[in-house]
Amino acid sequence: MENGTGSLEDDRKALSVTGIRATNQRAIVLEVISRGQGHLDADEIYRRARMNQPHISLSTVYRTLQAFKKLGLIDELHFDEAHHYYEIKPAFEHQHLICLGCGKIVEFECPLSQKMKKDVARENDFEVTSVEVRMTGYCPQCRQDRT
Amino acid sequence: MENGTGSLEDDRKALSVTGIRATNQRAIVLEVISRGQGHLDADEIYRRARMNQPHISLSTVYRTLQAFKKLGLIDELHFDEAHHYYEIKPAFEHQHLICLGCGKIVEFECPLSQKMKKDVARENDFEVTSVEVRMTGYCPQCRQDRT
DNA sequence: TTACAAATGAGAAGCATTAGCAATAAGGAA
DNA sequence: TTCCTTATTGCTAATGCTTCTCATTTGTAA
Ligand SMILES: [Mn+2]
Ligand SMILES: [Mn+2]
Ligand SMILES: [Zn+2]
Ligand SMILES: [Zn+2]
Repeated sequence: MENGTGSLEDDRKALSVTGIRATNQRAIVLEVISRGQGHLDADEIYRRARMNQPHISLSTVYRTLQAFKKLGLIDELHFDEAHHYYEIKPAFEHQHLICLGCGKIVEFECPLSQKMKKDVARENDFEVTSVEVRMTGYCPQCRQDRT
Repeated sequence: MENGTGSLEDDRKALSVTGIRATNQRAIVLEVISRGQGHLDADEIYRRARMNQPHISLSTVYRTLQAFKKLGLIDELHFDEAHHYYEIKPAFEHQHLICLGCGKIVEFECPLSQKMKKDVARENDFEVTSVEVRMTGYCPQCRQDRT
């Protein structure tokens, strides 16, 4: 009946475990973020969620994003200063490289960041909770088009 | 006559060199950012600028910030997602460590970031134009208060 | 099935930033 | 110095993302 992809049911279960109520809206938002190759903003998530659930409201999307963030299900990224982007909390830590020409985002692993983290923590007597490395530049194609 | 601190005159000269018109508003904004220990947002710059020039408008502050950024006189930073912060383009490259408890910002140098930059550029065939490292955590005092 | 708190939808509100436009002032030419 | 041209300003309204409000609906544990 309800478009049984099965995956949505998995999402509901994942939500139940966390202790918050497993609503359709939340299951769909989680599904959209999981499928989408990461790096979706609130409005894009809203647009995709409406395909499954035309009446979902943008407010709910925002609220859900906040809830997921607090639960640690997703990460919030700030590539530009106008939007937030969201991705499923990744299994392996990674950083982002953004093309200023076309907006393409490349993920890369960064083993050095762990060393940096330790160094900085020690030198400043801080407890460091997160390290974010953001690089910008131009991808091969955009570099060519520029000249 | 006009509150001759001398420094403002220096600012005007610095502006003339760049080719844009050296207005009082621009000189004062540059002065405020130079004096302020970096990391001021638009509204704080506006508040401080008004001490010297009560009629300066917030729009002008924003426009000036954009102009300075384009000229490379200042850097724009995104510590939290709600504001931009500005600092004079620093002589030595540095990164930022932000206390989630009290908001304190510590600057640190990061020689490793240059190596990271080269590695990432090579591996992804990108021309990398900027590397930003942002760490968050808790300073000694806030760590204590937390428990 | 019932009861109650949690979550939703719709719209208004908030807030940093930008745009539009008439008035002003900077800087080069005369 | 004075004049002209045009960049820049101040004011206000608009924009765009995000959060808030509140009446209504829904999930969940008895
Ligand atoms: Mn990613
Ligand atoms: Mn700094
Ligand atoms: Zn590109
Ligand atoms: Zn602190």
